[in-house]
Amino acid sequence: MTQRLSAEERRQEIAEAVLRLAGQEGFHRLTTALIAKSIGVSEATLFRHFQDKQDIITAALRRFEELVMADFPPKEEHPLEALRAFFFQRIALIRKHPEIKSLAFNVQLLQIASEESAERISFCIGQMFQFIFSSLQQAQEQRMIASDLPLEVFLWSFLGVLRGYTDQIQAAPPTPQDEAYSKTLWLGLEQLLRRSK
Amino acid sequence: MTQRLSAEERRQEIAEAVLRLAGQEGFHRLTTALIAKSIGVSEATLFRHFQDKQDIITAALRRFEELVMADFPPKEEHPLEALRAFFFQRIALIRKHPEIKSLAFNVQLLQIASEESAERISFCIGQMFQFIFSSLQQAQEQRMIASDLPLEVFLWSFLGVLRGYTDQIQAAPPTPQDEAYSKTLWLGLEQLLRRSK
Amino acid sequence: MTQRLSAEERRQEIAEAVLRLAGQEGFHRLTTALIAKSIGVSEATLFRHFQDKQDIITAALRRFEELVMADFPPKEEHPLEALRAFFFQRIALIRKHPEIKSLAFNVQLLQIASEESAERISFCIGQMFQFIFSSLQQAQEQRMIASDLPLEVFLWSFLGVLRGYTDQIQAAPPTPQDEAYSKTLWLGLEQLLRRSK
Amino acid sequence: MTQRLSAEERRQEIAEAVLRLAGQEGFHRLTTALIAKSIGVSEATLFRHFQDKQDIITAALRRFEELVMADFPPKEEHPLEALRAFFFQRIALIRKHPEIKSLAFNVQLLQIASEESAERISFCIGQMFQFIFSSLQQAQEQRMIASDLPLEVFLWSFLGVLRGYTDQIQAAPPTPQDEAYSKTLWLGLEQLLRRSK
DNA sequence: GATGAATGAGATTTCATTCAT
DNA sequence: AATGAATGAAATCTCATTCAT
Repeated sequence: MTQRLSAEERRQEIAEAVLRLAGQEGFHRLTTALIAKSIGVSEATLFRHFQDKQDIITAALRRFEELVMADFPPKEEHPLEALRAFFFQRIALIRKHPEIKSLAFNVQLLQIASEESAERISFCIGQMFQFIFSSLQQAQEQRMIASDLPLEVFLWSFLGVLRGYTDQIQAAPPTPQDEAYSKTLWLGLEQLLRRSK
Repeated sequence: MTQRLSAEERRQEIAEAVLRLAGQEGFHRLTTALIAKSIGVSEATLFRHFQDKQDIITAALRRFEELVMADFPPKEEHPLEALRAFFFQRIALIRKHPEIKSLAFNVQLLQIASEESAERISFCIGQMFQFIFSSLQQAQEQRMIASDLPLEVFLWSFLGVLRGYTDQIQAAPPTPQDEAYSKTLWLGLEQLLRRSK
Repeated sequence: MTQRLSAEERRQEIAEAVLRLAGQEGFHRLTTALIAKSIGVSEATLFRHFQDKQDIITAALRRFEELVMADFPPKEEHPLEALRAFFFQRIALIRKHPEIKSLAFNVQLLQIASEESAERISFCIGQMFQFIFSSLQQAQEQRMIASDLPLEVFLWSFLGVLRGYTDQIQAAPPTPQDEAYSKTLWLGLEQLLRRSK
Repeated sequence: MTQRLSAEERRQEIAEAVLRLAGQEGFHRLTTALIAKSIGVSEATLFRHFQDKQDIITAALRRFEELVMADFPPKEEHPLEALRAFFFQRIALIRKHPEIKSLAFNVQLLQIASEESAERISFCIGQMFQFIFSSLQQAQEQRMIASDLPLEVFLWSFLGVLRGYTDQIQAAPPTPQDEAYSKTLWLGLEQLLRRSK
């Protein structure tokens, strides 16, 4: 028989398993059988801790939210510094939790979530957009980046680079080369933005 | 009873329905019952035209491939012109086929596809990356964009902007404002790249 | 398109196909799709010539009856001669129509037949038993075989040898060895019966 | 709700139900719905205990094998004694398990079995033939039965009588008359064989 | 006479969920 | 707290049969 855990520990374990499996296996294979098996408990156990599958997904999304919103928004005053901080925070997050990599920007996740849950996530994503958008706006106002180009170009470039890089992060712990590369990348991105002026 | 179509027409219709539904409803709701209902035929009809559900998905992905690879790669010599052409081609494609919007960059789709099918799609995506990458490389060599910044920064910025914009394209036909906006966006992106020099 | 046949020819063709397939493939694979394919017509064609699948089976069983009851019962007066004739008739029949080999004694066939059809076949089998039984009875009365042994022993021995041999007849045309062997077999069986006295 | 059984008991119950139904109803009616209904469980329960229908059939055939190979081959030294033992064992088996009567010699069963399963059964049947054949061979060598007649005549007579009799065994428990008759039958068969000398 | 397209009914299988222990 | 057994509902797939051409 499986080790007995406190209810709270078990809930956590299940939520994390879901996060991991959703990333690894995709949603159509995200069955209660698979979830249970992946942490070595019976399916019935899942339903002792959660009302139904929706409820499990919701818990997983809460966990996702927690991870994604930790230390958000960055404290830095200087807008490009704040973006820089966010950039590296995100990379660090994905390095620590590569399981959420493919979820991080994924709208599909919301399709299997409850309405309420989807709204919460949408709100988080909105917050993130808002933060990036207003940081870039300030940068424009403070003449750090071009003000004759549409803000969306900056917004989507920033997100594109962040996403492009995090998409290729591997499960393995980062090598010094990885660290160096991510720094170079940021510098490149920053230059791109700054030189637009 | 339903209108009778030739086998080929029916296959097409089914494949397109799948493409549409996969975008609209998400994969977990992509049941044979839903597919059949959406085009007003019986489930049995689906299996008259395809071996099994996998086979239906495969046909849908072929159609996707067709759409995505039409007129690819662009003929333009000048690298930034080629990228420009690609940019507008993609926007036009999504405007005409908004149903594939959420698939266009979506890896999830591949999780429900057959191995072979997934490989074909991966190959297409690879082609697209290759095209963008080498266009940007030429632009760098020809001193149109900075050569002291990592190419990935350009690559992901380009993709980020393209994706950011197409993600918000609506099903409705484009207004003159939409047209104007997409042009402005390209000009903005082009400036961003060019000024980096 | 397939060659057009007269209704009667087509009915024959279908009935024979069913007989062949039932032997080769077994009943659970005896689908209308397979029947149609095996003679190169569409399934719809089957239903132009027969009311339903039952009806097709019935026709096949009529054909079976025809084959099995041809020249039955043998004309010979002498009971062992009559049995001998029957023995070789059956072997010749299976050599000519190996497709009915596995049906010849098979009760399973009746489970998929209509009640009426099953009764007709049962009647034929009854006739055959009757013939063998009364031939042996006469042989007993005429002191050709032992009269202190139960007739069933003779009956089942006769049937056992006939069945054992026909079961191993191959589709290929008989070699001279085959012919010789079947004669030896009959002589053996006849001796077995006669010496019991 | 149904009585709860251990997995092993349920598997047994299902396998036996299949054996029973295959005999009673024929294979084309052997649906999972019928199997489930016959033991008063849901269809889903079948698939909790077996991978798929094939797997259920396989289990039934294992059970069949077990029954048929119990106490086989008989220990008796004397070849006709061994055959006698086998003869009565088989009759006792069919009396106890009349459900396997129509399977006992039935090749059709193999057509719905998995390849591996079919091979196992073929092997068992081969063993049985081998046993009967070599017993008769010894009997011939020891001059208990004629050595100028082909062995197959003896083999098939023996099998014919055994089969003929078991085919007509009813589900009801044997009456004293039944017992007496089967003894008479064996004596008759033994005489038939012995007097051939 | 023949067929390609279509389907209702049913067979097999999966999955989230309940229940007794 | 945990689980093994069980299941209803739904998903996938098959098959005999109909219909328009």
